[in-house]
Amino acid sequence: MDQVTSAQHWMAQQMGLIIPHLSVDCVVFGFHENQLRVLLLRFKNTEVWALPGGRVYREEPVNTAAVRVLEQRTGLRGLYLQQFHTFGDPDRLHSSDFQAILAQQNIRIEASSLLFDRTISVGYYALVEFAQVSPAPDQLSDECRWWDIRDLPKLFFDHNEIVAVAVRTLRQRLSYEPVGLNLLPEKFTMPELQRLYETLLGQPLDRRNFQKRMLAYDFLQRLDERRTGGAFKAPYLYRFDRERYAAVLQGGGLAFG
Amino acid sequence: MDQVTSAQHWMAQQMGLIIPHLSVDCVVFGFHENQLRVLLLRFKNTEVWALPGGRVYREEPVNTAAVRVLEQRTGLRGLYLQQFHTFGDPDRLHSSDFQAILAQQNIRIEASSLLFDRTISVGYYALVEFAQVSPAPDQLSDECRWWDIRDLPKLFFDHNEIVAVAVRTLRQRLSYEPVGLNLLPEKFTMPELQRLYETLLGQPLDRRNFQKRMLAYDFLQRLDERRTGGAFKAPYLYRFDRERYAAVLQGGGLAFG
DNA sequence: TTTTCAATGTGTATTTTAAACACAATGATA
DNA sequence: TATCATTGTGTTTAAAATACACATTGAAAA
Repeated sequence: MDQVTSAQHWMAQQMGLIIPHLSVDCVVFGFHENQLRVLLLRFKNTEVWALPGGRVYREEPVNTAAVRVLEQRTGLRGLYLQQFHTFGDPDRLHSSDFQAILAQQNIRIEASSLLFDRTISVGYYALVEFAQVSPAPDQLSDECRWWDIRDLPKLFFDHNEIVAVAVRTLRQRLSYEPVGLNLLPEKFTMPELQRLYETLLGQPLDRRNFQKRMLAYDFLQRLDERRTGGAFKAPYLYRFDRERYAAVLQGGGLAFG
Repeated sequence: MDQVTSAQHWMAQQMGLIIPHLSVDCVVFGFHENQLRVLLLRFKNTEVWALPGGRVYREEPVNTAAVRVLEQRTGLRGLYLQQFHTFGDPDRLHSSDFQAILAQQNIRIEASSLLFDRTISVGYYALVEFAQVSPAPDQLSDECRWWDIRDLPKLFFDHNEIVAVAVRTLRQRLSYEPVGLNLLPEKFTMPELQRLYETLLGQPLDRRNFQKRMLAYDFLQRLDERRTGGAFKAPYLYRFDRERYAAVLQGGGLAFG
């Protein structure tokens, strides 16, 4: 089976299995070297970058589709994943862009006419531990890697807007939920946590007040261990105590920011 | 054309015009007699109540579909309307419920097989001025009226959950945006505003502190008029100054709650 | 070995914000 | 005209956020 027929066959098979006009797109956030990053895919034989996304199977919950896409792209299960917005404008797909890509995939336009149709996309964002992820391209892409959020290229279709909305949502949530902790490894230092918050909020924070407030929430557990090896004084390691966090939520309010 | 053929014809025509497997559902909030209310429809010849909703046309933005549905149901344009969540579980539609309804509509099951298919619904909530709304049933319903949020019947499919998520979202937003003002008439008194907040937050608030804080936000304009006619001392009328609100947002933060 | 130094760990004073609280004024009703 | 439930306003107190300073650490340099 040559490449063209193979691609056609794959796509034709997909058509019957999926819900038409619907897709999921995932904004995968990671934190590395004090910068917020997102995972992007580069389409085969092109310089076009896009969010990891995919179709929803006929009998599959939309959330599950997002989980599936993410597992394929990151190798991770059980990610922190949140639906944040659905993008439903008819002009969000520009078929000229799309045709260029499909041509490179050696896929016949007629065979994929349904893919040209208008698509409504449910947007999810995931928070992952950077070091745990093994970026893996899919059938349609050559490359999968992290991009600094401040330096994204022009993305496929409206994916720049999707990222922007995801970032805005993440910042808002940060004000009343410790979402940021999902971006750090299990053990982390207070300065690391602070730098994450500073990056997300886009402003410097007072070291002493930050620590005071974080500890006041009473869901961080200080370990006896310290982060050794780094230059200068070794900071303590902390762990996010999810059980205690649940207890704090039960017992009333919680306010970050 | 008898009723059966007419309904079949209408539905067949709809099939070609709409995007399959996709719908919008609207939670229309109103405030009356110190209670939060939602607009519900009762299906023809049944006691089944449901949210106003509808299909999305092939070339229509999803947001526009929601606006269109709302205009038909409330007679209002330019409503405060927010997308809040997309409901995409395959088992959210129970075809047994659905069949009972369709039978009452005298619609042949075969003719509407696509309608039985799994449907992903984009949820919107609208905030409207109660007195301005003229509830109007659609082709499939006999009745359209307000229901107290605390006393809803068992609704169609997963509409109870949709309402619950909408209420939760509304309460959260109230903490950092004066959404509540969209539920009041143009001119309102401070006690009226306070009762709205108390209802939405589900707790009593101190009258003097409430007024102090609201006025501190600096987007309420006190008029010389007073609400006369009521028993006892006549309270001042206020107006929400949207221009000043925009200015306040520009100039930095804003925190309700 | 000792010194250096950039970063961490901790505490207190100050300001700002939210919460608690009390009395005078009003205007329809009795 | 007396009543009274409600409105209008200010002050006092507590809590939370902010500003700020010095001792400690541990690798690296001298």
